[in-house]
Amino acid sequence: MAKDRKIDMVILGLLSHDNLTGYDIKKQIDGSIRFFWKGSFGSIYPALAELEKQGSVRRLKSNDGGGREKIIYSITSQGKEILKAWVRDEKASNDLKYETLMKLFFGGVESKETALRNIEVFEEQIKADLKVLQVYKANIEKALDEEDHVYFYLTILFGIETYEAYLKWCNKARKVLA
Amino acid sequence: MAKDRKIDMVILGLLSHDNLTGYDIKKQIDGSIRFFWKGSFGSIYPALAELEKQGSVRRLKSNDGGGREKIIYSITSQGKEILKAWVRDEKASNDLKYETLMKLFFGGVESKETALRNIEVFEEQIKADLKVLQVYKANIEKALDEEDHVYFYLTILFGIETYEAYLKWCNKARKVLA
DNA sequence: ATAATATATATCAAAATGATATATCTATTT
DNA sequence: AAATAGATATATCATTTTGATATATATTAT
Repeated sequence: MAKDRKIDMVILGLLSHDNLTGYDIKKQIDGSIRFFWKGSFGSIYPALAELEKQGSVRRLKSNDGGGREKIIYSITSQGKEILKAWVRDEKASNDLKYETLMKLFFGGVESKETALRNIEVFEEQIKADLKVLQVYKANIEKALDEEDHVYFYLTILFGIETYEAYLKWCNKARKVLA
Repeated sequence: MAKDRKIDMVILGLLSHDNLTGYDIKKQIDGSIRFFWKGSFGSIYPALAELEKQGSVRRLKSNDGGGREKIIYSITSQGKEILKAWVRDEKASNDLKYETLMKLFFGGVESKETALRNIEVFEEQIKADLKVLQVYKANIEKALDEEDHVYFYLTILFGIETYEAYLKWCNKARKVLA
């Protein structure tokens, strides 16, 4: 692998919008980008330390004295250059790991009812996520004049489009199994 | 994490259909299930060794003597039980890591042309994959009477449904950016 | 006042990736 | 017949990521 830490780009990307703590970064991943990416604390904090060491992010403020420990990071011009180079680079790995589908693929070892139940669980999750996405969409459509929002909007549209396809598939799958 | 190796289930699942070598397993992952899962040699071979040690798979035949080294594995009844228990278990993690989308999400740091180019690259890949899926679909529809094929068929339908949604999104995205 | 939850950083074993090394077998070209 | 290229086959390794856990403070609800 060697020097291809995707989490670095997530961090630099989010910091290009705002100054954030590691915790903030996690929250934003779980919020706005979770429909196409995810990341854990275990990768965020070590990555932040490395990015600081290499000069791509800067420690803006940290409560060393009293109060709660809290480190706010900002992106440096070097970090911004790295981010831009990555955006310009055409190659991109798009991987999905759908355990539901895998359970279904090997569904032959169990009953049809089990397969249907797995589809149902999947469907419920997607429906819940779709509702969240639709709220996001409605909110962002009020603020589409700002350029950065357009890109956010596109990823929301992606989420909605794919999740609706999943729901369509759930219905088809039920019919095929019946 | 501790004791939650997903690759084990991929291996047990594939072995529940056929006796296979590690290399065969990789080929099947890259072939039939790559639209919702992927796996590398680096996880397959160590997992096979562990599964054998715990008695979930059995070494069927290995050319220890002359000729090329080749180890064919088969699933044991214990392995089948583990596989069934996993299929019955409702919880499933469905994660996607779409670098294209991430590049688009942070597209604001670069030009609109870059964003459009990233969409184009994504679209080309999806179109190529969709063609493969359609061939799979046509072939399997001739053999849908066998029960196991139905589950394979469902995953193909999933692939087609989602990939068509991706293409629809590509068109929408272009319009939004224009 | 106290309990529960959210904020915040950090670390770790286990798992997975992607690359590389090694070697044999098969098909094609010269 | 020899050489070359590509497919088959196993194995290992550093790097990256996950998911869990530990620790501690701040905020909110009871």
